[in-house]
Parts: sequence; C-alpha cells; structure tokens
Amino acid sequence: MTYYSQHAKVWVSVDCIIFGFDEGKLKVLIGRRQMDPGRGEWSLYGGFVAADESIDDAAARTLSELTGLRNLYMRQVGAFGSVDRDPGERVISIAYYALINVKDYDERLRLDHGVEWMNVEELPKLYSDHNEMIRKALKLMRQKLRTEPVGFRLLPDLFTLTQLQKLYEAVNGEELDKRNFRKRIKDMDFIEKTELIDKTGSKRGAFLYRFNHRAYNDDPNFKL
Amino acid sequence: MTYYSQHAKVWVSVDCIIFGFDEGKLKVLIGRRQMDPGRGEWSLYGGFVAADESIDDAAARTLSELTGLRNLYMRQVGAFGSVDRDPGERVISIAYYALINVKDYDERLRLDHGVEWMNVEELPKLYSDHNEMIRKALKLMRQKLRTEPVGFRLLPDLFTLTQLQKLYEAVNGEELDKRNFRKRIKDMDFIEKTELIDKTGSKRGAFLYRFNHRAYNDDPNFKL
DNA sequence: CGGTAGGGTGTAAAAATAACACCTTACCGC
DNA sequence: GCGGTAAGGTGTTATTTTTACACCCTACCG
Repeated sequence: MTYYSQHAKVWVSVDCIIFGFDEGKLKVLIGRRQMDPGRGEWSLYGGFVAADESIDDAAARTLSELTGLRNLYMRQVGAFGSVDRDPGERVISIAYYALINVKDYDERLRLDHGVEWMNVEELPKLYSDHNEMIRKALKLMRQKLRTEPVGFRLLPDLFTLTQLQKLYEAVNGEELDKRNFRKRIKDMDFIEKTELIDKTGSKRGAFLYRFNHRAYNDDPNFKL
Repeated sequence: MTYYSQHAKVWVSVDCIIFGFDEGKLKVLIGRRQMDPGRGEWSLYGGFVAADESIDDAAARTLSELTGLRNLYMRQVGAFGSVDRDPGERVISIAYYALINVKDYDERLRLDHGVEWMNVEELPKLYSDHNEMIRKALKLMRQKLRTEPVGFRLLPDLFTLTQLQKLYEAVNGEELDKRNFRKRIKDMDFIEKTELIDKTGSKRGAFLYRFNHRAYNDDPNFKL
C-alpha cells in the first residue's frame, strides 16, 4: 500500500483569512494563538487537515467551527510551505479567504473563540507567515471583487448603494465618484432596487438594493 | 516535540505545468506516468516534497530535474487535496506552472524523461486531477501575461514582433491587429529594438527585439 | 525578373472612462 | 415650526482608450 514510503509525510493545516466590512472599513478576524509554539501571538484561525477530508472540506469545517456559519464564500489563497514556517514542526499550510457579513457573526461565538475584527490597514505583526497570507488573500480578493459579484457577501442581503460604494472604496483604497458608480450599477440588472427604504444611515432614507443570483446567471456581465 | 501528534500526516507532492511556445502554439510538457498507481496514463511531471525543503524549492528542484534548467519563471497554482485524488494513498499536491523557452530544453533530456510537448488545446485526459491543474494554471498564466512582462520567458532572448504577437494570440486564443499591437509595443520602452535582423521567418527579414529588465524596473508600465 | 510571403507603417471612428454641481428629503435642535 | 444639516439622488460633456482598417516594402525563390 505504501507506494511512496520512501518519502516524508508532513502535517497539513488550513488557515482562514476571514474578511468582513464594518463601519466603512475592511476587517480581518484574528486572535491570540492559544497553543504552543507561538502562544499569545496574533494569529489567523486555523486547523489541521484530517486524513479523511479534502483540504476544501477542512477549510469549510474550520470556518464553520469559528463562525457557526456554513456555505460561506471561500477561495483558496495558496499553499505556504517554508521549512521553518512553524517553529516547532514541519507544517505546510493552505490559506483560504472567506467573505462574511459581519452581522451574521454571533458576537458570543466570536468572544468564545477570542477573535476580533481588525482593520486590514492596521494589522499587527502576526504569527509565522500569516501577514504574508493576508497580503496574498487581499490581492486575490480585490481582483475577485473587481470581476465577479461577490462583494455582496460582505453586506446584508439588503443594502444601500452608499454602503456598496463604501465597500468598494474600502477594498480598493480609493474614493469613487458617486454618479459614475451608480451609473454602473444601473447597467447591471441583477442589482435590483427594492421598494424598501433604509432610514438608519440618513435622515432622508435610502432605497435598499438586493443582488439577484438568478438574474446574474442569466446575464453575467459584472464590472466594477 | 510532536505538538501536533494527534493529527494525521500526509504526503505532499508538487506537479509542474511547464508551458512552452512553438510553431505558433502554446504547449505543455506531459508524459506517460512511470509508476503505480496510474502507470501509463498521461500525466504532469511531479515529485515529492522532502522534509528539509520548502514547497517552492521542491518545485524548483523538480523542474530542474526534468529540464536541466535553473531559475525558471515559476508560480504556484494552488494546492489540490481531494481525499481520493491519488488512487493509492492520501497525497496533497501543490501545482506550479513554469514558462520556458522551448529551445532551451535539451532534446536528449526530454526524451530521457519520456515527456513531450502537447498543444494545450488538444490535451488528452490526464491522470487524476491534472487536467484541472492545467486549467487553473492556464487561467493564472493568461492573467499574468496580460499584466506583467513575463511572456518573454517563452521566447528566445531576441525575438521579432511577429513572434511576440503570435505568442499573445496563442495564449489568449484570439487574433490581434498587427498595427495596434505594434503601437502598444512602441509605448513600452523596455521592449528594445536591436539592429539585428532575423532572416529565418521571412525573406525580407525582421528586426529583433529584446526585453530590457533594467528599463522595466525603472518604469514598470506593462499592458497587453 | 516577376511572384510571393512576411515586414512595416498612421489615421479616424467608436467606446469607455473620468470629471463635475446642484437639488431633495426628513430629522434634529432651537 | 423652522432653519440647519447630513446623506440621497440625478445627466452631460470632455478626455482617454480602444478598435477598425489598407497599402507599400523588401529580398528571396523559381
């Protein structure tokens, strides 16, 4: 059975870069590492890949462990495999990023795991190569948000155009022209205007919009 | 020492998607698999990650083993980790793509390894998830070629504009307008015209060009 | 010495992007 | 109750980028 027995086996873990958007800022979930080596250092949340699960499944399981949420939008960032990336043992880690709506994350659960939302712009030095993972995740996520309608995953089901614009501004780190932005939105029929109005963000109130998956599948022409 | 001992260890391999460009076509190096399981099936060339080398080093070593070349342009495609992707054992594989100039590849060495150049458009069914690896590699490679001047890695140091254009046409699968293409090249000062002339491609002869790394670093504005 | 196959060049129309300013609404505080 | 204010909402024009398009040149070959 052991066709490959002359080769070394290693541990493989997954690390999750969980992006959220709140108060106009792009955030990442990080916590203090609870085990050696590196106990107490800021770190991404991760877990090991079990013998009987795929790496995607391991990432999904780890994400759900942390957030209580399933079917999150999740993409692989890549494998990180310096020999000494883990100070104790040889561990290769596959990084994944996920997009979640901050309000879906139960505060209690967050505290239980001792993680917190931190602005991507103001991250501390993290354990091992986790800063590098986040850098790469950010790059991929930005690219994805530009070309596919996944930014909605970071917002509530119903959102205002201003929220959406602020999201894109936070992700790309540059201000956008309101009129040009809204013109583009109008061109995309799968971003549906509802008759509902959000009054929390302004006195006047703003129309709420919704992303229509079906309509997108019919005519997937997204560009922002 | 074994902090993580309750978790399973697995084999980790690397698989190389080696792109080349010849006779106007984009090609990949594949061969018949020489070991069980899957002996005889078409397959990418790969190898195992050793205990004392990073995954990038393993990929570079494997590439150099196959091609005799070092310092190839190489980028990670991602980790592939379905439980049953290898019919025999649990093996997680990290795919890498590399760009080489076909003429740098010693024909003798190629035959020794029993690999051959096959058009990306006409690939057979490959072992395990290797077709999927190639699909993803192609996608990443195309994106890279559009935004960074790495296509030159697929050409000789000196090349004609027609060669360069044919390369981009093959990679993106669409014809380009000669005058528009050359206009863009003229805008990029780091693509230097030499006084040398290539007579192999035509009766009249065409000027040879060269990519100037230094000039590119001074003003890295590439777009094709 | 004529045919031919690839090498080389500029301009104008169309499309995409960027710049820009003012009115509306409803709440809040006085 | 009313004036201030903070966010919501809306079109047009200039600029830039992209695309479309056709003819002459050169040197080899037969």
